[in-house]
Amino acid sequence: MLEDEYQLDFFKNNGFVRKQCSKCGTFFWTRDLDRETCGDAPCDPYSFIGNSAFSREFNISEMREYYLSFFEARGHTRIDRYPVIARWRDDIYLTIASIADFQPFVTSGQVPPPANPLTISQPCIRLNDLDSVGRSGRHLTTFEMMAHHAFNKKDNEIYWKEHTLELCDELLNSLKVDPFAVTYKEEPWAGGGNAGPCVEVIVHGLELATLVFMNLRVDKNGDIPIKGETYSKMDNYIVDTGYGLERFVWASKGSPTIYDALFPGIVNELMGLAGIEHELNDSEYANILAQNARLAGLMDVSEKANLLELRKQVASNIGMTVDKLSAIMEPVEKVYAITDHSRCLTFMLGDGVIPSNVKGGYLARLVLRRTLRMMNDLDIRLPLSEIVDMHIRNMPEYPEFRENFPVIQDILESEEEKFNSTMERGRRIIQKSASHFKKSGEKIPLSQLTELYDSHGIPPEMAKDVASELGVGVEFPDNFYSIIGELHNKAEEKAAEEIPFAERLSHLPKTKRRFYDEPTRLEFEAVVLDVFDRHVVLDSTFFYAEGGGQPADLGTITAGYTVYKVVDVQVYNGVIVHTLESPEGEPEIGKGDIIVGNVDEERRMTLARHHTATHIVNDAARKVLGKHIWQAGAQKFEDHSRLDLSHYKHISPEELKQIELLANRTVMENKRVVTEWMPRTEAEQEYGFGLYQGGVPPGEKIRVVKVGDDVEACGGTHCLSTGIIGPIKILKTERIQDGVERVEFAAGTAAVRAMQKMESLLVDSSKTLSVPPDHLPGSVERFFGEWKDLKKENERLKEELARARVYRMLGNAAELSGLRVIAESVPGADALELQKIATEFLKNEDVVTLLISEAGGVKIVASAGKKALECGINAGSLVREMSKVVGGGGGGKPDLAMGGGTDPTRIEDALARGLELVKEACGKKA
RNA sequence: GGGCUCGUAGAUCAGGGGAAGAUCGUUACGUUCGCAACGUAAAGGCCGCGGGUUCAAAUCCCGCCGAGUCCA
Repeated sequence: MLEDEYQLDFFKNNGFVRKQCSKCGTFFWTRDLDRETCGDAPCDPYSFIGNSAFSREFNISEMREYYLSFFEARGHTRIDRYPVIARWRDDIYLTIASIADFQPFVTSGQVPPPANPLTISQPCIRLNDLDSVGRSGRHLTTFEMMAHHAFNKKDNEIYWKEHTLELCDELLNSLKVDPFAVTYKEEPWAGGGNAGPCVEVIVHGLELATLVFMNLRVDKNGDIPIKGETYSKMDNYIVDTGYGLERFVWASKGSPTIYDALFPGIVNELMGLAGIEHELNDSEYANILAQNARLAGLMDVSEKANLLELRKQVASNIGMTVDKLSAIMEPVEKVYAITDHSRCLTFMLGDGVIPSNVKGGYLARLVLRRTLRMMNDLDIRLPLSEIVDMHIRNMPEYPEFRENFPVIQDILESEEEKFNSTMERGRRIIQKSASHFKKSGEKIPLSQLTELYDSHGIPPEMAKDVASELGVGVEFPDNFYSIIGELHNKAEEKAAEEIPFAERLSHLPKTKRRFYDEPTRLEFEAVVLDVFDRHVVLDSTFFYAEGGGQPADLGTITAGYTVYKVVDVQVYNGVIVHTLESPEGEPEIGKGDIIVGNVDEERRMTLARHHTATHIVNDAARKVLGKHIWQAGAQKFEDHSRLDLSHYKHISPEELKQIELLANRTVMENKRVVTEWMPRTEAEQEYGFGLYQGGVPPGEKIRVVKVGDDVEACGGTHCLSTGIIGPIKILKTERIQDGVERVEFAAGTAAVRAMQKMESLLVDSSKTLSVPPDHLPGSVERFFGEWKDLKKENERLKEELARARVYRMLGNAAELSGLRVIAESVPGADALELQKIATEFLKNEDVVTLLISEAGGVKIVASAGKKALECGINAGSLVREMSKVVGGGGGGKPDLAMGGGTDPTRIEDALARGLELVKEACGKKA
């Protein structure tokens, strides 16, 4: 499999031999004729710890600069890093590799690269090995992938494998790496739909770089099998290298862990706060860390069992008990993890990720909460923002983070608050649950624990702590979190959206979209290229097809003397399909006909107003709320438009007013809306990724729309100047997710209509209260207050009335077997009133009441005093029987019950039935 | 995008078809030179909103709004 790919002249001409690793069986190239193993962990342990692999030490900035200028000097163009949140991609949330910057359009060949060849140091975030971070000594959530890329085409090759290897070897030589310590391991690579041969570069047991030669793509009919998929060759082939900046720094320093190499200042500070003496000069302590790191390099420590094994080995090597070693290592590992995680948050928040409970934001919250939990464990009482501040101070090459710091601080503060209240709530829930199980003397069952975690975010470790305080046992299996995973593992794949008539459309040329050239023209002639069902494809059109959150234009198409209504317009791979309303089957239009199209002006203008207004509101929100505001979605309608914004708290009414005002100012300034087609890369370099607020359009050239200060890649129809929009009225805000606020507004006539509607709501309401609208709030408040008072008064009076009736009724009571029986109809009394009377009677032990009224059908209430109960009388069954008579049902407790029915004409019958039953019951007793 | 949980007094929550409750807080009174503490009493509820089922809904069903949480 791909073996021939590695037979390079570079190896042959430089004294390399190909060997097979005696331990793992992998093939590798080395200059060391005696070498048996591939050099990689776990076959070979680290041999650089305490023994720098380079001629000198480098810090992060120095190393990055060394690398980039090295490749610059060798014909590569240095380009700026991309954000860690992959806004230009819809398949991943985070930038996980330097090549991710160029997927999918550059790697597929659709769009030229910003430079070729190029070099970059791309910050990446990977959360796959969260549990190993801190423990293994080498895992990081955030790292910079230094890279050089060459994008080759069949007819234009920049360079390929030979030169890539040469460059790598030259780089290592320039750093004075022992040539015999370098191995190049053969390792086919596959990922993200592409694959190719790959060489891993290993120095002293540490993989420093991966050189990928991407020349394959997934293809069901391909003839090259790799890792269970088949691939075929691509016309364009790409040099995709990745050099781990942090690993280079670590190798240069030879410190026990990568964390000590990267941010000694922060590590020391946090160790101090956690009360740990982190003395790397203390040879015994340094020895523990070094042993730990070397052995951890050989295994996967994310699993508990492996971690325990690691502890055992290290403990026996240094002659210490496992418990004592764990007590030393655990806090240290947590400090390392906190240091790493807080750096990850610095990048995420600095690049505008808003913590949330969905999507990319959830990843930020996940990292954030892990960090806070560990800080809690170590009793580090420090706002997280201060640790982030340390990182920002450490990274002057990222001035944008300093600039965003006030917002970052604000976000972290509110997240810490949220976390604390969640933990507080969690504590109470566990206490409740624990006391429930304490009664029965059971342990808290697993099902309860999974629910606590799933629904309330309570980790089982915390449940254990809290429950044990109450003396309730908690046990959960090691694979707890994978059980959770199972719970959610409902494989459901949604079928890829199928393009209708794909076959037919594939033979048609892309429709010329003339509305871009002549935005105001609405009537046009065009040639029919194809007709099927009720769909018409033209050579060119002025109809805007649905896209970018803007609905399609409607209107008419006239063929000969027949006018057809256009009811929908969609675009499939550049071919615009007009759907006609045609009650009598297929329209009488043929290929080659010339038709006249008319676009509905009113609709076009309304949608254009809403579209341009969307850009303006977005920009206003950014100005009022901060630079972290991004469009997270948008949709235009005829009567309103909605815009989803990433924001970490609610937009206050005050802020909303400011946004509205600012938006309307931009309208009144009547600025020209400028649209221009630009090469993608050029536009990106000039305006940044803010361009892609509304999504990423494909293609080499993109349409850039400038509205005031707002610049976006946008294919929609717009007003020619902002003044045409007319008024913008914000209608409401809504939080559609944690971290995403939806703003709804109307523009132009729609705004006027919306304001009129609101006005009539006011006018109608104030008419009802006979007050002018100004007095509405005061009056409503007064009325509501009075209503509450009256309600209370009413209830009090009913009670009083009930008492009064009781006295009167007691006089009418019939004597029956030593009981006083009251059977009366109380005209006009509602259920509550009857109940109050009956309740009052309950004070007399010897009284049985049967009360009935015709309010809302028939209501019946019965009560039985203590003595009557002893007699065997049951109010519940009395009411049930009586209710049957009036066509209903009822029930209640033996001493007090209610019911009713729907037939008021039989009230007397029901009473009679009740009396009868009372007599029966008494009779039995007698 | 999918799953789960929760909206009841100012706060925290119980109740889960037949009389709206507890604790804390608030107010008043008592005790005190005064405060805290204590004692007594009271005020404070559209039981998130809108439909439906039922004689009867805070309670059951549906929809909406709001909050929380897990997963991708």
